[in-house]
Amino acid sequence: MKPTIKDIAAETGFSIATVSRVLAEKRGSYSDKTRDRVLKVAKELGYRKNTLAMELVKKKTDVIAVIVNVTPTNFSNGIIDGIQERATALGQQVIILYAGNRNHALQHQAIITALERSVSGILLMAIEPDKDDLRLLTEARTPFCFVSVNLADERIKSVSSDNYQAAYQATEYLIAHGHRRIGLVGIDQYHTGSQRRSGYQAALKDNHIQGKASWIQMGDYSYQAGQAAFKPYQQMAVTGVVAASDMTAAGLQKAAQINGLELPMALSVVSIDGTLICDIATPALTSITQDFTRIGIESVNCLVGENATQLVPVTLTERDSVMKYVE
Amino acid sequence: MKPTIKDIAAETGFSIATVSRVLAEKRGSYSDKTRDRVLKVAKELGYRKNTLAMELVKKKTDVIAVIVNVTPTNFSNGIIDGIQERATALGQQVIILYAGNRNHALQHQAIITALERSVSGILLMAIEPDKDDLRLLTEARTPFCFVSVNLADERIKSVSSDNYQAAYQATEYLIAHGHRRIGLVGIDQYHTGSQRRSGYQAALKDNHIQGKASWIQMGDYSYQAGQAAFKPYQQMAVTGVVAASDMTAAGLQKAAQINGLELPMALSVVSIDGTLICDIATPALTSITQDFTRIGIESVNCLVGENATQLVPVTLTERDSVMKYVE
DNA sequence: CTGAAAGCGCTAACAT
DNA sequence: ATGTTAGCGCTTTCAG
Repeated sequence: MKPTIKDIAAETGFSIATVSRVLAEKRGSYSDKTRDRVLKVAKELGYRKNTLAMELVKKKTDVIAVIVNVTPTNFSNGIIDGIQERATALGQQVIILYAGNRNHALQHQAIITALERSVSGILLMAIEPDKDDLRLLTEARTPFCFVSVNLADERIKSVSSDNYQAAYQATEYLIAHGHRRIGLVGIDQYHTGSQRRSGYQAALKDNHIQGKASWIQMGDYSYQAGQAAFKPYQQMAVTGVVAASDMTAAGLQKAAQINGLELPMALSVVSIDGTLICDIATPALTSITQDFTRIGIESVNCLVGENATQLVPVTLTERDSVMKYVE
Repeated sequence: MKPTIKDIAAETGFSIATVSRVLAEKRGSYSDKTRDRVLKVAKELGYRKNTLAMELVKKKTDVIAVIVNVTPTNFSNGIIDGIQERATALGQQVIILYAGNRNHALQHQAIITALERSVSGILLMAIEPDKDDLRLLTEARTPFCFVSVNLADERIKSVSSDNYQAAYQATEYLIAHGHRRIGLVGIDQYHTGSQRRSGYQAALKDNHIQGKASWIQMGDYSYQAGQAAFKPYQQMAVTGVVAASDMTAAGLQKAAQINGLELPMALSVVSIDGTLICDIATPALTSITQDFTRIGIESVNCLVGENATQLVPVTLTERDSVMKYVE
């Protein structure tokens, strides 16, 4: 059996209360001699605190649960790094619960799991909640914050990049390079996708370009979504494309090249993300770069009640995937 | 205050024991009528079970902790998928603890965290343990298994690809394509790296090629490690390279292209991993492909005592990054 | 500075 | 089928 404070108490002759105090470092409530003796015996016995028991009596935990929707793209690592960094600084542990990809049952279950573990806060990453999820979250008294998804509801906390701006800037960049037939590929039907669509459409409109519905190719931010869009784009003679993710951009470029196009001459691409994939792809992808670490950090801030930036700005990173278009 | 079984007991008039029984679905120990009443009140009150309390009294949890070393490459997602899949089938939850990259303090702390939470098992992914880690793990009575690292110690459980074979096959493939000056880039000094080095060296030896120490460029499996190796390789006129990861391979190819080389004519590359990066890179990377999902599944099996495959076989996937070499 | 005692929310004998 | 009771390992008054 694992040793408990009782064993230490028996061994040292102190009461369990005293042992508890030194182990919890309640300073000023025990003498140095007592402390040394307790610590020594604890070490000898190979004592490990039972966090479960502690959390039960304290009725609080120092753990933040991150529930992540596993999108078929690769942006999440940076965010998790940021979360980890800030959480550690605040003395919180981080546990990550994977919820599959757009899997309602798993997603709901993950929220319940987090709630039943009495975590101190819940971060929902790339998650689109349904009514039940939202009810569950609001009824519990656990703080929560959506990450990388902006639900466009003032009452619900979220931290994400400015999706509208991201798409707007990407589209404008292509327009500034002479493109007039501009696609948007890989976005989904949810909040993030819709916001990017709005930004894209606004940029077209502000520049007096009459967009076509077919220029928007829906998808799931994946490499495959990019590949699949190439043929349609070729048929409609699109010259520049805003891709919803680096993965999607890479897929589109690859399909174009396999079909004999010379890039970026025959097709310009701007991706949204700015991960290492941009450097790996050929030509290197010009991107709207998200500040993932910052998003992670701010989301933890949001959770602990500090006022956090809810819309993290994006920046443009020029690489080699866009070429000036001349008729 | 959150409602507890006490509240349900008070409301229904039953004892807490009965409430506990129906909530825990101890079938046969309560009537249908009782169950309906209890469940109804539980729902009305918005009752959520306190997992902490349950785990404390049961002295066991149904959670597997995955401690992951964040390597600067991208192989881990597939493994986690496999772990998740198998764990869910076994009724276990999965929590993931990030331990930074080769950060001894964080790594040790993560093990302690897992132990103090009384998890049912610990999976250590891409982790190189030191003496203290190993002592901690063996002294606790918690099952553990190393994943994607083979410690070459019969007494310590691990599941990984056959690193020796992976490097051997990659090297032989290049030799079969006429290469004689073959590099190995991106490996580290730890077990995985050493095992791959052995396989590489054995393949050279078996084919009567006298290797040079400088053909081996150490690294950390990163994109940057690949980039950094290009110049040295160019100077020593290496014609084929085995890369320790897809990321490293991509970095090497990119550096070569930036320096004006035509690939794969001027340099052939085989990578070890076989992730989507292989398709994104240009030319698409021929790879020794690891079965990540299988590794994840087997590692969970290993934990729960089923006899698991400890060395998961790799396969060769031909793409476009290797060209026949002729003098 | 230390100890005794009362729980945290739940489960598991042991009764009935 | 249900209730009573005794904890799980820890923290925290309240006394002294």
